[in-house]
Amino acid sequence: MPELPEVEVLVRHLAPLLEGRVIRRIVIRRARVLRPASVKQFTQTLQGARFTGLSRRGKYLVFTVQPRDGAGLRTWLGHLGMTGRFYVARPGQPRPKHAAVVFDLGRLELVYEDPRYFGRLLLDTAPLLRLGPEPLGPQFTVAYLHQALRWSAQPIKVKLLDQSLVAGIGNIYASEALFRARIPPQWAARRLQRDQVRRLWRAIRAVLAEAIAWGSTVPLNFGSGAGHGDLFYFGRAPDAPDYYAERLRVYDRAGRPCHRCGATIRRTVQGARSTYFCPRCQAGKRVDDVRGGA
DNA sequence: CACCATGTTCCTTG
DNA sequence: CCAAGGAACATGGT
Repeated sequence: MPELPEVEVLVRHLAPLLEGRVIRRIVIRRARVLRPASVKQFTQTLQGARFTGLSRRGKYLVFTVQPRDGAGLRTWLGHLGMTGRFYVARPGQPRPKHAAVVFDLGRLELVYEDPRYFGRLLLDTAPLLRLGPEPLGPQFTVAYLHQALRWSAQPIKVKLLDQSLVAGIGNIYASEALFRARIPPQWAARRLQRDQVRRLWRAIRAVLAEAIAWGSTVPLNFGSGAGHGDLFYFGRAPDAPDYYAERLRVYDRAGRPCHRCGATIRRTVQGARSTYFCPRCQAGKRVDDVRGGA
């Protein structure tokens, strides 16, 4: 479930549940998700430690703990890869087949599950240094984006996936943002005019903010029997009206009509990944902008 | 069986 | 040296 909005919603959900809890024991069923891949080091560092904070940076979960043996706070990271999930469950509950790591918190347990094992738990926080600004934060401005795209010949869609440019956009929201901004995904980044950069900037923020708002309506108690996380990308809010059954406007909609103009949505491959777009809305023609004709 | 999948890293090619 | 493209990672869904 992992792009910026999903991680953000997850962090908000987990933070109050973990705050203050002590890791009594760690059960590692798949050491391959650890970095360094040392069960011993991971266990020694975190066993007995107390959760003091959880936040997000890009697609990373940023955990802070107070180790048992004095010393200062320790920060470590979680990354969900393609299929990773964290959730809190009651001990003794049947565990999913691909539970990779389980943190015993006493009356609760924190489960990290990941069928493909692409996700990682990292004791090293260096990856954060390579991230660009938060798209919803103050550093991400129109001027910054314009400057960052200005010299690049890469397709704009590919550029949006570059985590050192801006952190947290993934394959789904890259397509969604470009559709919303009505920009052709195959355009070289440097071809965008300033008003198009502004539209894209706005679209990125709107798409991510809306996804966070939507995700906040979904129950995340995966482990406790009821809810399932598969609601997240393709489902709909419990109270959503029928005409808005689908939340994503273009992603995974190849061959179906554009919600805006009715043209057939197309799928292409860029950088070995699928891109979805409307050939009519995203033809790169002039578009009325708020300031366009003034 | 074939193809596709929310991500990142590593290797090859040009 | 750099950029671009592809494979690999591992499993499941359609």
